[in-house]
Amino acid sequence: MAREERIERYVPADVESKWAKQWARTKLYETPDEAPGRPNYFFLTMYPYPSGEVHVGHWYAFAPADCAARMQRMRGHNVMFPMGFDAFGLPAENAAIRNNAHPAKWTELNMDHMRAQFRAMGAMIDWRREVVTCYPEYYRWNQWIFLRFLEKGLAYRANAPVNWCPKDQTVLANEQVIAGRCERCETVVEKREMEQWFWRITKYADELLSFDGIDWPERVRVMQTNWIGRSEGAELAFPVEGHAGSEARFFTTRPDTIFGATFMVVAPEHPLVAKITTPDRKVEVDAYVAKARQATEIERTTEGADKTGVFTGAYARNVLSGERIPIWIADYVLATYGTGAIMAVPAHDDRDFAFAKKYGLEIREVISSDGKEHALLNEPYLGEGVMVRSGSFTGTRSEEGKKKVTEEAARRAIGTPSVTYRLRDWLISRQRYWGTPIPVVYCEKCGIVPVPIDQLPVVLPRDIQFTGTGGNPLEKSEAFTRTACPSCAGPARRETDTLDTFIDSSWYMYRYPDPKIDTAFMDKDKGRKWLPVPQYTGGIEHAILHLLYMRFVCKALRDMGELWFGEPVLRLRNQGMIVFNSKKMSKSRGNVVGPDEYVRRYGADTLRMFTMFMGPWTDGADWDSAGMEGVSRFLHAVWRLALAAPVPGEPDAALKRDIHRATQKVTADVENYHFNTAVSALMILRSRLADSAGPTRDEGIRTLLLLLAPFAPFISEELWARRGGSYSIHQQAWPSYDPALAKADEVTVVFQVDGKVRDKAVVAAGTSDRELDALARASEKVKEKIAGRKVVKVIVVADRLVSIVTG
RNA sequence: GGCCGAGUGGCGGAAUAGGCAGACGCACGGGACUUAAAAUCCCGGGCCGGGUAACCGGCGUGCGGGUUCGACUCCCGCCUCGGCCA
Repeated sequence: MAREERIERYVPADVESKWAKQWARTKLYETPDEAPGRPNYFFLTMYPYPSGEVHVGHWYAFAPADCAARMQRMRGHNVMFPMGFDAFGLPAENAAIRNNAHPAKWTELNMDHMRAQFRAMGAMIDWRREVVTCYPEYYRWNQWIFLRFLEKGLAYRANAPVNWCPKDQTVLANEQVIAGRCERCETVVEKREMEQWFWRITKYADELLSFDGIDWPERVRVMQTNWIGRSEGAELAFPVEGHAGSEARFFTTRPDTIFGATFMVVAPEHPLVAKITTPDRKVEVDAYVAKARQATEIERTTEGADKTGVFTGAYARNVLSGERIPIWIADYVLATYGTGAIMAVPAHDDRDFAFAKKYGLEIREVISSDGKEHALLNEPYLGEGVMVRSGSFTGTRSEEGKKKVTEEAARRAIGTPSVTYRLRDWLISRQRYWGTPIPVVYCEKCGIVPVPIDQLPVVLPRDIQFTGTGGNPLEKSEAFTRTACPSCAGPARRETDTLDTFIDSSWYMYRYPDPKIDTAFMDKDKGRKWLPVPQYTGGIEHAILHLLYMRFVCKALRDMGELWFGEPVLRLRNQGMIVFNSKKMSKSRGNVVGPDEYVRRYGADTLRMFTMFMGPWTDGADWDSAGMEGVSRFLHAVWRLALAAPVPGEPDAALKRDIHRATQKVTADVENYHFNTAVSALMILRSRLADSAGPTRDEGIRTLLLLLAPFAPFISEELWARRGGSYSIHQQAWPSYDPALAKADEVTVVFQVDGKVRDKAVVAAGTSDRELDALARASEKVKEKIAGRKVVKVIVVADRLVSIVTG
């Protein structure tokens, strides 16, 4: 450019603080319950735990989601994009112990800091709708839901072996135990027999397996399906010899292998053990049982771990084969799965095989892949095949055999077809302070008595000492625990366990339509305008826990008549995890990358766009700020482009095509969460516009700013205003495009000879096959290559290529 | 061990109804502007070989086979990494 042009420099901090204030003043992001002509759209993204810092992982989760929500808004929807805090939980309590500050205070400070950081991000959050789970006006409804569950038999108290984390001093749900360790602190979890509260999620196991009518990633569906772990088979019972009326019940998915059941194994905790052990085996059995109780579940089930066990001295009758088979106890059978007993078929099961080898028990082939009998097996055969050595069933295929054996067992009244699940009921009580008090009291006379609904909330007492020792601090609060029985008015003691925080997050989305309502857990009239949630985004790490509980609670509330839908979220999209040097970011590892420094150096718009440009959102990424410079340069270049004096010139049809093409690309990419390629399309359009002139250039810059608005809301607002656009760019209509116009009118066609590209030509789009054929044959380079050879075949692909094959 | 996903330049990554591999960026090298720097702009680049050069030849998407006029894309068999489940 010949003329020297003075353009004011782009200073992100100035632009961003100016518009953050302006947006707040004009209430730009307040979403009305309804807006004429603009259909409601609830864009939900998982609310954060108020750890105190918004880190780059949060930016990675929220900035792209905000971008998608903003585009939806510009496309004419009344978009609710709310935020809240998952504010109960252990870290606050642990911090309280460390710093001698109350968890409530710690949480409050953290939330304040994070709200400010969210504002700096430029997310279009309507803070009037904020939901904070540690406030009594919220957790009161946790208590209400608990009582409704109790009333419906969905909540119950039971004595059961539970997962105990010795470090966090609380029980954990199965879902919170990862490879035998506490999900939070990675301490090895112990099994303890304790009386605890459960929610009956297993009642919904089958329904949870169906994802009909909802658009969720395959990955999540598979994970949930595996977690629920439905298996079909039969529940059978073998009588125990010498103990009339006693039988060992067990579940098997392979009734077809029953003739290969050469022994039985029961769990050390199994009630039968004490009863059937013969006197001569008692000492050994008792010692074994005592030892097994000490071992953790990982020690007991880890593959490769040495299988141990002892013989009880008792025998069962394998009813179908008529054989007498020994009953062993072994700790690879867990009391908590199935019935705590199995028929062992060493020829066709890995663990039974290893056990039989070790103790010299018979390994008898009863399923054969080729239908012939084989003498011995060096490894178990796990597949299906033809039944052998199986009495009258010999020759039957195993698929059919499963049915026939089960039928025969039913006829003899020793079994029925049965389905079991890996899924256990959800253990919801925690021995910690910072959570929702479970609203029941224990009365000496009346037993467990629910707190009447009109006495809710049961408020968490504030005057508590956090010493970090001696268990749940709530137990020491006399003021809290001592109470009167709601039923008989006699002396009673309050439950001191609190609810798992996953209960808080299992229904929080129903609160956003009206977070203030104090007559119900949700405002149903308003809820009908927004729910079920059409779009939910969040981290893939919640694939099982949160997302499964959320579906369960929804179905349960529906069955109580509280909701009119059975799936809370219609479309789910997950971002991958953001790691640092291939390790998960966490405070304990000390590798948390803070965004504030980047915001200071480059601005929020740059950081936002960078989180989207790094790579496919669904894949996650290893954090590396190296590429941020490029995004920053792009925004500086947009700034100069938008503020430069108009360049005189003629309308430019080719440029117009590029504008339509970019619009089409950005629209589709954001819709599909391909943010990285959308940013690339914006960059291409910017660079194309830099070399342009005339009215089309002007139109292109306008379009570029509109397309950029969801990605970089601050700079686009500033440039829009400076170019005379009316406030706000975020209230403008999303640019439309004409797919016909976006199509190329000229294409490059390549000419191949024997699979190698030899020449190419630019032709009008839609040039006929005959013309292309002729063009290819006319090419000097092609002629040279086919000289002296015979053309056997010519393939023409319109607008793509001509491929000539010689013989 | 089973299921799912991934493997492409120095780096992040593009491109799959099979049709120009490496878009867009980072880093790098060269140049312009500047007293100098920052900023900006222009040029270069997968690898190997040949040529001063525009260019020419060959090889290239984890490895080995296959289908096809044509394979990053489809099929078979492996290897490595990540996730979930055992």
